[in-house]
Amino acid sequence: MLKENRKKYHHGDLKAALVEAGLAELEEKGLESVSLRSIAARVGVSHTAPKNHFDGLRGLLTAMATDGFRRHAAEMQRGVEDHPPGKARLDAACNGYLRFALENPELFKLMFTSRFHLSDDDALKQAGWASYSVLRDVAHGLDWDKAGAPGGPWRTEWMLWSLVHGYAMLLIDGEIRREDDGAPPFRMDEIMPGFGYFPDVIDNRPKPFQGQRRGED
Amino acid sequence: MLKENRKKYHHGDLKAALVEAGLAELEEKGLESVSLRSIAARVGVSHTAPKNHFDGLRGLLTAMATDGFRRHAAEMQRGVEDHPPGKARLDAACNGYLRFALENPELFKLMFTSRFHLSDDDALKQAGWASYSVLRDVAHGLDWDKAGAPGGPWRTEWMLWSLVHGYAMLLIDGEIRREDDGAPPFRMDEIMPGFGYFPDVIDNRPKPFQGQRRGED
DNA sequence: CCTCCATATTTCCAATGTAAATTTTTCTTC
DNA sequence: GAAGAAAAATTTACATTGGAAATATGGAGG
Repeated sequence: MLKENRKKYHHGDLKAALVEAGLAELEEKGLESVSLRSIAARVGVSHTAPKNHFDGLRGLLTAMATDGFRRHAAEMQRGVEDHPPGKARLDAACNGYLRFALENPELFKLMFTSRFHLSDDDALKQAGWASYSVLRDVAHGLDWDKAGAPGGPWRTEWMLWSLVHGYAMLLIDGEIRREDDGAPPFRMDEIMPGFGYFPDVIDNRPKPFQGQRRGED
Repeated sequence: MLKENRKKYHHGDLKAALVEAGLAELEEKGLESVSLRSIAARVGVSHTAPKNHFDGLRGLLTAMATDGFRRHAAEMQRGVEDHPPGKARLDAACNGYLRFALENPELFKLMFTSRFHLSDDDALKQAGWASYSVLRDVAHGLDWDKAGAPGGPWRTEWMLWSLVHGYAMLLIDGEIRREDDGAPPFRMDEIMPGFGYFPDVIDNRPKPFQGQRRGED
């Protein structure tokens, strides 16, 4: 029972404070320089204090990545609701995806680098799936994803996801050079292909695809 | 003056041996576990010996990434030469891209993670560009990249690159689950969109890609 | 007030990357 | 060929890191 909304045991809500401090350190110093000790020092506790709340450094990074996925989803959702289903909504979601990645590059890389976190963490998986679902739902409203499309819905989703994710990654890593003001050279709607299918694929339809499961549920 | 074809100073060609050992350590233990000391130990020299040949750990990783880009290019080029320009050649190049990524996941991640290497290294930049050029050249032979395509050649290249790269990344990170035998759920030619352009983009353009939108019009 | 227990600290340790000084081997020059 | 110069590699040392173990702290419930 908390007497105030802040003070609890010794520090207060150290768990949340560590995640917040970790995110700040992350964008300030970069993924290579975040350390348990620097994060703990920022909060003002000893470097072993996080042990009571997280499973080591990777546990803390996992919580940070989970928070990242939630923000990521929110960033996509932001523009989605303003547009009716269709191309405009797709663009809005993709722009959100890209915007988040470019504004939080270190966090974005952390989210998608399994070596830094505990990939089988339940909260992380759930947040990751929720984030992906925003994109997925938008894609399902498009005409090139109508029932009967070869490969089923997974193919369309992953095609779209791969494109957006790859574009974000290449921009973050500097493989594709950005404009002087930091903007990508092409907007999402400019770099979005029609996502139609090559004639030979259409002709051979229906193709049997079966292995289309992801995290499930 | 080398008395034999390899023996030079004390060890011989330590520089190449370190790169080779580093690549072995990389795929065996993963990117998080490679260390200067473990690589040096594998070669049988002290942990400070690499200092004479590389600029610290990042220098060594840079050399490894450079080697990775060369192999990457070779893997793409392998299938390209067997096919005439067109969709088949595109598939071959993309399959090479993907195959390399899935067979050398740790090296692939190293290549595209600027924080681990010295991004402004000349050899690295050149090898990276050479690798990209394989994909670029193939893309330029396609009909949806003919002169007049909106956005110019860069747009087409980056659209294609983003898709392949994103698919590879999502597979490596486990975001898109692979088959039990390790194969991706969709082959490259299955997940390749027509890369035509959305109507609102192409309507005022001379060269739309025919058959881009499946079944509807 | 007193005990319990989650929380946090202190202390310690192995591993890492890097720098400096030193030793060993090879090359160059006479 | 010998001596000195240069290159290569080792030894030693150090600051940082993540983590383990033992200890101290302070609020909750009796």
